[in-house]
Amino acid sequence: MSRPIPDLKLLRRACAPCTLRQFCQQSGSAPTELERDFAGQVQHLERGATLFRVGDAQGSVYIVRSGALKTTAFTEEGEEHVLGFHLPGELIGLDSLASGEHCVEAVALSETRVCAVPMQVLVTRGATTPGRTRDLLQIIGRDAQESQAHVEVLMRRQASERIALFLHSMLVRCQRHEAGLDELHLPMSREEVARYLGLALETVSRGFTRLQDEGVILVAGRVVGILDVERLRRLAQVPGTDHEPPLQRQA
Amino acid sequence: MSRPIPDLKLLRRACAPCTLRQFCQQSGSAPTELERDFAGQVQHLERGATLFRVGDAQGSVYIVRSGALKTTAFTEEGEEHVLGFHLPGELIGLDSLASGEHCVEAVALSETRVCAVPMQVLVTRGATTPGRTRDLLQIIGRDAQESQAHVEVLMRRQASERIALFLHSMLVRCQRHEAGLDELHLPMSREEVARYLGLALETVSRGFTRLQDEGVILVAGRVVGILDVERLRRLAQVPGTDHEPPLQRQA
DNA sequence: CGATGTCTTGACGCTTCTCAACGATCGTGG
DNA sequence: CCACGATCGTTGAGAAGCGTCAAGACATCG
Repeated sequence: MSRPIPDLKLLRRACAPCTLRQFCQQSGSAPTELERDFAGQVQHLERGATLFRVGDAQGSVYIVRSGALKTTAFTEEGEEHVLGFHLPGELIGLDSLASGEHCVEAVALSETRVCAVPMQVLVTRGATTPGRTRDLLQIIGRDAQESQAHVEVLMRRQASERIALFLHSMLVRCQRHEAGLDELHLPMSREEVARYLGLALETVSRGFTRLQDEGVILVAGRVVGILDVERLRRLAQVPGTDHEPPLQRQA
Repeated sequence: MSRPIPDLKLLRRACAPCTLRQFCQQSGSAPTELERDFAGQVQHLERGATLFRVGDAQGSVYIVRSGALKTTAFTEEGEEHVLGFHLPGELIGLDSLASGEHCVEAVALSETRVCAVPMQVLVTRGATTPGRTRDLLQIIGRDAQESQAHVEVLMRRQASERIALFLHSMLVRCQRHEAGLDELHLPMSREEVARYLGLALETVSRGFTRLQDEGVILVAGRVVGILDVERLRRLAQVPGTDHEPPLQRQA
């Protein structure tokens, strides 16, 4: 157990946006055993590389450190459905909780590094006190809310709403790392966006163009400048920071 | 602690389809403390009654004993989105895991009885051994898969596919209690089905009629006879028991 | 330089949404 | 017992939105 401990300061900073940091940095001061456990388990993935496949045994959950991944499922005819995009700091791999096998596939959208946390570790550490179990459940609950957010997107009937909601959500997620960010570098293709939104890729493309014509965004391939966040938010119809009072619910 | 213990045999039978039975009936023989804990906490709900609202503090999770509920979320303008239907034996209430507050609303679709299990109990018992934590995580994972199933429905672009998938899924869920069942008694209105499928209610109605014209189902209001399960399955495009080999995925 | 993958744009047809009317069922009260 | 209203489900007609097919623009890479 005398392997070299990497620079803890660096490690701490890298872990700042991490969803599992409650589990990693519990002591908060000394180089705990936990931090040593996790530090070495970084995996590198080339663009297009698969992190796990459908049917793979439940091994680890992963935190994205850099790059991005998509999770996908396939219909009977081999059509691909994109279930989610995973950006730095976000969790991926909890889909195996139910059966012990992954039921989705995870693919890197660009060169990507992930931090692997063995399920074994999570479970063992979750089973120490009710407090730690609660933390674990909260993490899982947040992951489930991502999926709920996807449902919310898909329930919108207008393609323009789905697209606005997608862009707004991407912006919010990216702003967690860089406040005030106003330019998105989308790691996924239009087709992947379309397969996430349940639309044809042409519809997504036209939606982007339309938003640009209306002065809301500025499109240059996968780089999307956000010119009018407030209008984007209204188009997406998300509660957000409302300057206008929310409408009353009809009885 | 000398309150009367209800008939354990009856209780066991009533709990047979329950998702939490791993947690209730762990000893499997004697009248354990657990069974006494849960036995008395049955709640009755009239049709239209609310089990919990958005913002309610996380108290319990619930198992449906009889009747049915829907969970709903509301958009900014008060439009209702149905996120799920909950039939006997199924779990409801895990949406509060992330924040400690419910983020959806649960309403009884008919006269309904639920069994309330305090989160406190789940957490405490989850935090005893890794084995119990694993059980707890599995239960939560299954709940998340329900939400995934909803995404799969909403990703279908054809209304007819969504409707077929909905009916097929309802059939499968009901057949868990009564094998060979071929008649659905839907507890929800067409409008609620529509708000679950992301369609207009008229489209749902027309979809039902169309399936009837094609001899797949027989519609009589909320009673739907399933005449051709296999065809329904094919229309829904679910893997199921495939007599035909699944197509190869294109590379 | 051509080949390939990606994104955009156009035209057309089809599905679904919207608005509207009608019929059926059920519970209530006269 | 029947009339009545309310709720719910069905059906129709028209319009709008989206998917499909097709072509072209652009960048990257071998």
